[in-house]
Amino acid sequence: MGRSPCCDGEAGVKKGPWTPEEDKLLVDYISEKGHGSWRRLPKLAGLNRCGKSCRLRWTNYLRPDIKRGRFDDDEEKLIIHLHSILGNKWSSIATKLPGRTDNEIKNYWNTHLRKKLLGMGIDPVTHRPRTDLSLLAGLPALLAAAGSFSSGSGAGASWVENMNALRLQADAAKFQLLQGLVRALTTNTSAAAAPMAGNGGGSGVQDHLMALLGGGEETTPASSPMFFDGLESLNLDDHLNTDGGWKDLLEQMSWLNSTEL
DNA sequence: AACCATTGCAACCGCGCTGGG
DNA sequence: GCCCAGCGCGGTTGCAATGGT
Repeated sequence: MGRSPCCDGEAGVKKGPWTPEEDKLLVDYISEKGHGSWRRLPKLAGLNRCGKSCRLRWTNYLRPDIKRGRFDDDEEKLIIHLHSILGNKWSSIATKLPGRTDNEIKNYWNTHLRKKLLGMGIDPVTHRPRTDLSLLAGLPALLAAAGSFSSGSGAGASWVENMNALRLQADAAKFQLLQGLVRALTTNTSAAAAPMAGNGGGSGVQDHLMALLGGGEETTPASSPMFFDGLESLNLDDHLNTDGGWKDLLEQMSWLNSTEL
């Protein structure tokens, strides 16, 4: 299917940012005659651009029905919801958001929403709570920093505040991790529909984890020194069909138990 | 005030799909 | 069925604007 890129061979064709004059030529031409063949449009409109560049400029910027400005909360929620269903199908997502272009949505996702979800402990690809080791990656640094503060070397006027801030961050990371475990267990067990020991609908493991979380209250800080007590003994592999990743995870978690905050 | 780092977005690139000859 | 032109899509890059030191 060899097809040379549309702009190859068009020597001297302009690239880069569009000038107001070029915009006007393009808008005037399309308003009067429609875009027709994008390939022929530049010549007909008197533009020294390739057709592809014209199409992009029109669809992403000059089209009269484009809605510019910040995305509101409803649009944000809709994008996240649609992304969880459609993945990176930006053009499909864009059809559900009138006035927004696929490029705009893609940019907004990459610069805002992805980070927002990561900050909430949600994997932006799977839209599920992150249970991967990368969540733990930042903890050693946090804990080390907290340790150096508590050792009192060169403590400044606000070292207590810094210490508390670090503790809160570490707690939050721990809490997110455990929430992820609970959710993963919940979805895994319900999907497998495997009856497990315990009361009613929940498993003993889930109950244990929920108890560690403080009854499942999302706002409960996981600051107890016993936070991870007994996690290793839960033997999650009995309940999860995994490739061993959970064992690695628990090994990584073991040092948390031994680290005094 | 000057420099550097980060962020946000417009534009480009390359690949795959589709339809006509 | 094959070839190719044209288009659309998703990923990536470049750069101006902004913030921090």
